[in-house]
Parts: sequence; C-alpha cells; structure tokens
Amino acid sequence: MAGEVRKRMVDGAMALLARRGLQSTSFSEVLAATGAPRGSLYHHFPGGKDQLIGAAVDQAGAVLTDALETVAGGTAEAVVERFLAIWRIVLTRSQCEAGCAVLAVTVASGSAELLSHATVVFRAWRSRLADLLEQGGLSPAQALRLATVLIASAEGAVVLSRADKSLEPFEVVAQQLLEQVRAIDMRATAG
Amino acid sequence: MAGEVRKRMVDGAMALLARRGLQSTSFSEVLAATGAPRGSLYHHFPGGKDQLIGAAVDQAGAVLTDALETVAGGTAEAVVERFLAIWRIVLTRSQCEAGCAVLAVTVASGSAELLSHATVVFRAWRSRLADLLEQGGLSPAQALRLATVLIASAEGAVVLSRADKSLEPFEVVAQQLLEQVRAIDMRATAG
DNA sequence: GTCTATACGAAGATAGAC
DNA sequence: GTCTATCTTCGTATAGAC
Repeated sequence: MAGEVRKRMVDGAMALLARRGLQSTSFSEVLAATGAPRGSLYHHFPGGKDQLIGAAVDQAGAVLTDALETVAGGTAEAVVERFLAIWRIVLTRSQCEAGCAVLAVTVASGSAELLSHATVVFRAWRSRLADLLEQGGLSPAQALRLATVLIASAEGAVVLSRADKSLEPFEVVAQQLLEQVRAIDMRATAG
Repeated sequence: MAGEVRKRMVDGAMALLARRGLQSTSFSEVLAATGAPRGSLYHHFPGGKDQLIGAAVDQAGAVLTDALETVAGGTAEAVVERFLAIWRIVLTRSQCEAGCAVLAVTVASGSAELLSHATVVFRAWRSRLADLLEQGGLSPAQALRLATVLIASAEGAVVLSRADKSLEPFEVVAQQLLEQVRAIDMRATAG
C-alpha cells in the first residue's frame, strides 16, 4: 500500500513525541524505531521535519477523538471515565514514561506553524468532549467548562505522574474529576 | 560578586526553558539572552548542560515556593488564589508564550538525573501547598488532595492557554479551582 | 575568571544513482 | 520509491592563552 511506510513514520514520531519530547524525535530516531527506509523521508514529507511532526500531532489528536467515540450517547460520568481511562493506559503501558504528544510540541514548539497544529487539536478535543458531555446530560455551559477542566487536569496529572514515576498523582486527580461530574449530575437531576 | 554571572546564566536558562523548551535552551541561546561570557560556562558548570538545566529547574522550584510564602497563615482560598495568580502572571507577562520550566524538562528529559530534579521540585510544591492549605483550615487528607489537583490543573491549564494564545482556558480552570476550595471550606465550616 | 579557537558529533536537508 | 553519500548547520565540549 502507498501510505504504509508513511503511516509507520507518523506512528513512530507520535510515540517518540509522547515519550521523549520534540528534541529526541529526530529523523534518525524515527527511522530506528520504525525500520522505515531513510530514503523515503523526504519523499513522503517534502516539508521536512515540521511536516512529519505536524502529521504526528494531527494523528495524536485523531487517535484520542476516535477513542472517545465509544462512549457517544453515554452519561457524562461515562465520558469522563473513558477520557481518564485513555490517559491511564498511556501511563501504565509505558511505566509512566510517556505522555501527550500534543503537549510535548506545545511546550517545545520551534515554529508557529507547528504550534498551530497543537492549537487545533486541543480545540477539537475540547469541542468534542463538550458535545459528548452535553449529550450526557450537562448544560452547554457546564459541558464546555468541564471539558476544559478535564483536559487541563488530565494533561497536568499525566505530567506529574511521569515526574513521579507513579500513577498516584494521576489517580488523585482522576478521583476528583469523577466526583466533580457526579456532583454536577446530582445538581442537574435534583434541579 | 562571585555568583553574579552564574546567577544570570541560571536565570536565562530558566526563562528559556519556560518559553521554548529544553531543546532551544542551548548554551548559545542562554549566552545570547543573558550577555554572559562564553568562557565562564564550564567554569561555573563543569557538569555541562545537565548541570545548568538542573540548576535552572531547582531555581524555578524555589521561585514558586518563595512566592507562596506571602500567603502563609492565610485561608485555603487565599492560598489557591495566590498559586493561580503566580501562573496568571507568567502567562500575561509573556503573551501566553511562556509556561513552566519544570514541566518542560519533565516531558523532554534526556537524562534520568535531570528528570529527578523535576521530581523533587514537583514533590516540594505539593508538600508545601498541602502545608499551607492545611494551615488554611483543610484536613491533612483534603489538603494533600487539593494540592495535587491544584498543581496538575494549573500546569495543564497553562499549556492549554499557551496553545490557544489566550487566557481563557486558564481562567475557566482557575474559576473551577476556586469554587472547589470554597466548597471544601463550606463543608468544613458546616460540619 | 574570562577569552578565542577548535574538535567532535548529531541532526536536518539535498543530490544523484538505482 | 528507495538507497547511499554528502553538505551544512548547530550544539556540546575542550584546550590553551590572557
């Protein structure tokens, strides 16, 4: 297939971004991690590294939104649980050595164009999460607020757990977020 | 003074880490940003770049804990407000282009030794914040939980605001954190 | 304690053969 | 579409004069 090698490269870049940051996500590392041929790099990515990283950020965005679709139509609590579960998997699978590729690019972005990819992905997450939470019973305003808090808290919690090499900070934050959505649900049900 | 040049270098490294990440915090950039003499680098930091970055992370930790001391003895709400105000200043002063130096190192750490500096700083923040919140009226367990949530949420919110080039995501999260500490306070007062 | 010069390697990017 | 070879730039690190 035509896009086979390209996909391997994007996957590799995404994984490296999440684990080691923008600096270490070099062409050599991507090729070593994927076994992709070096000669294909500028064939698939004539724009060079920025194009490869941009594609990796976009894909990281799509992977998460896709993973969220399994709870479309569920309760707000189920949406929060699903979102947290995704990040918990990232941490556990990597022994707390990997995190978010989009965050990694945001805090180390060399070019404005690359940063704009991260901007778009975060906005898309926020927007989709808000939709799902609204479907789950929250008011539009509540849904948008909670979506923002959810992304910020989870991203920060993942960083703390990486620094601590322990799930504990993440679980403390996860617990708090679940209590929060339950409290909103209760108020909505009561009101 | 003996430590004058060294301090300028650490300050410059800290600022660059917060704004552009670990990759762009090169010796050349640090020297260009500080006007410090190149010949002094390995005199003050025989351990090379890791030692300089390690010192910058340590100092970033100290800067925040120092800034928190002004609310020692205040209410839990005042502690939260102060912590948020510190990050708000980082964002506003930089037009949302700077964030946390410790986070930057955590997600791009090249060496285990460097990561351990970040580990220590995050733990120190958490511990000191929990102390202050406990002094402000929270139970020890509540204080530790809120300190963790506070750091995670603020760190994540700063990243979102950087990606969005807008204070809005940060303010949404800040509002939520303030409501949270007020709710705990009320329960404590009522109970 | 500071300076200049330089060695060394890594990374991004390009050229041209196959 | 892939490969090898190479060029340039940059960043870390060292040496040795002042």
